Amino acid sequence: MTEPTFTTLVSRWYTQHARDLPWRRPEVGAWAILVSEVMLQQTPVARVVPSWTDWMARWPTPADLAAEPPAEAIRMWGRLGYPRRAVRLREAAVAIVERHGGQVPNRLEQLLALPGVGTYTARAVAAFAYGQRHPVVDTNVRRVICRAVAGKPDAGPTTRPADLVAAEELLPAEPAAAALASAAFMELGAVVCTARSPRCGSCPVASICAWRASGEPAPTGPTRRPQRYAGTDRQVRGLLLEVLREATAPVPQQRLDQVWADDTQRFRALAGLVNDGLVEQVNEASFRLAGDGPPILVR
DNA sequence: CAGCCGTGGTG
DNA sequence: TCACCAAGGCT
Repeated sequence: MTEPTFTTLVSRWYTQHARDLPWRRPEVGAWAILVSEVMLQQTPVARVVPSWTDWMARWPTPADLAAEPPAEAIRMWGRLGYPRRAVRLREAAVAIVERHGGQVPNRLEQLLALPGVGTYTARAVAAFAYGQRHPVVDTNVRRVICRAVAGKPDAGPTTRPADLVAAEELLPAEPAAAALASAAFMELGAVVCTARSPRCGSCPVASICAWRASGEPAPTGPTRRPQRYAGTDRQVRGLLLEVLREATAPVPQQRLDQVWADDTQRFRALAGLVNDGLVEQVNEASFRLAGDGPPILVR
């Protein structure tokens, strides 16, 4: 049983060139790994590092975070984007305390049941925190395998079961080596085999890359429609949340009205924030981050 | 499953 | 400059 040359080369490259990221240090536990993986969902590494450091200093265990209201998590999230992740991460911490005695679960099924934890994150925690042999497939891994192994210019927009199978077939049999290989695939895609201008000159598998061998064909299929931001509800949500994050007292609706002129869209965005558990209405005319103060009395 | 959900760096 | 993009998840 010989390991594929591709996997061996990428793994060897990783052991020599891996970036020194704080959540990769040997002493970090599963909670720290989970926090990093959630923060890294659609957010670049460079912006995550300082936020992760602050977050772990304040909430070293799931129980520490579970004891806080959502407002504290939302503020600590800062400007990482997609702040629903902060709410879900806190909900995951609550679930970890209630269902798993405060310890991040190690079974894939239990991880998948946590809020904000999907196929990628569950496998990443199982592999990187617990050393289990699971394929860990993100956009980087799909791109790397698609190019180097399949010879196609780019992977599809979503992770499919076939992508997990393709990744699994490249993993060494030994669990620890498999986890390292997954990290190596991700690192290669993030640093060398990037989406726009791959640095094939510094790629450890350039000599056996199927994509290079076929002349580096450009993507042909329909490119994914760009996600607009300006003028969308997401922008309005961001503006509303920015005001609420910085507030130290309930914010009068009149002040929220100033962030966006369109009444219909502003109301829809605010209602969405409330629906997502990010914001709560204090009374007829004021709002605040969820749990940002004494409980609201209801009769 | 296509669309939605933030933000800031960059080629 | 301004589209594109960055370790996804959820409905």
